[in-house]
Amino acid sequence: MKIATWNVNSVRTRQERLLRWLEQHRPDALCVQELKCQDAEFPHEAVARLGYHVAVYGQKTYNGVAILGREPLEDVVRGFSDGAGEDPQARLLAATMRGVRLVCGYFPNGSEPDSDKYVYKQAWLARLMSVLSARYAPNEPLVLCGDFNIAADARDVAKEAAWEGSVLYNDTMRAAFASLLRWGMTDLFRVTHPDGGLYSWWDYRNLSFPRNDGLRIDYLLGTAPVAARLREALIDRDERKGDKPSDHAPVVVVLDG
DNA sequence: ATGGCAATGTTTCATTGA
Repeated sequence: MKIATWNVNSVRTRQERLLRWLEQHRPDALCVQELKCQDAEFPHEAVARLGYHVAVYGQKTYNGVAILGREPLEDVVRGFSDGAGEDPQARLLAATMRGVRLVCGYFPNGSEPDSDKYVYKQAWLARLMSVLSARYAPNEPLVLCGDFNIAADARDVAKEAAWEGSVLYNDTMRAAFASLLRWGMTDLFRVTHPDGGLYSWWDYRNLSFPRNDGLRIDYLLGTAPVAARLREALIDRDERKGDKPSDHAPVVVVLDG
């Protein structure tokens, strides 16, 4: 079973790349972030023609997430759905396929350390943690994936000194990421690639991609039943090349069975 | 040390992203 995550940075701008990528890689499930469109504007027909079912939680201009699956998506849940009032930003979507609970997240960026957006990011992370622990158990097959907007450790940052203390890479964010692992999940890509220097995002500016000046901020975390099935993981950095790429590359895991 | 790029709508700039 092949599961992937990709922040496409506008699904309408990236439609042709998305379709080509699906055809070439044929994932069983793909979690997509930053649709930047409402549900009705998602390219439903084109994706269906490739044989994918889709669950969409869209939003105009910003955010928006989707899950594409080669089999029907069951028990779709949009947002936190925790009874505390819905997040006005469409960042979280969950569905089950082939017995695996897929949780697709576009975690907040946070802007600047002293900003309201960073306060929102911290609250969002806390709410995610409580929803995870209240609704799921670490012995169930679950994948939490997406654009985390957190670099987990020094291996995930090309220029560590430049990023230390930023909203993407600081003690608080590293602790939040670690708490997800401590609850009972494994960073699947890291299992098969223990060395640093492999990134999932490169700034459009300053020749960051050819210089490999990047960050690894896109992850697939799996509970133990998922991690036990891990066969391989990769970041498709070729997708970052060429005309009009997303600034994020797709991340892929392959599970036995 | 600074800004660099890209997408969107409020469009000929401002906002946001990371």
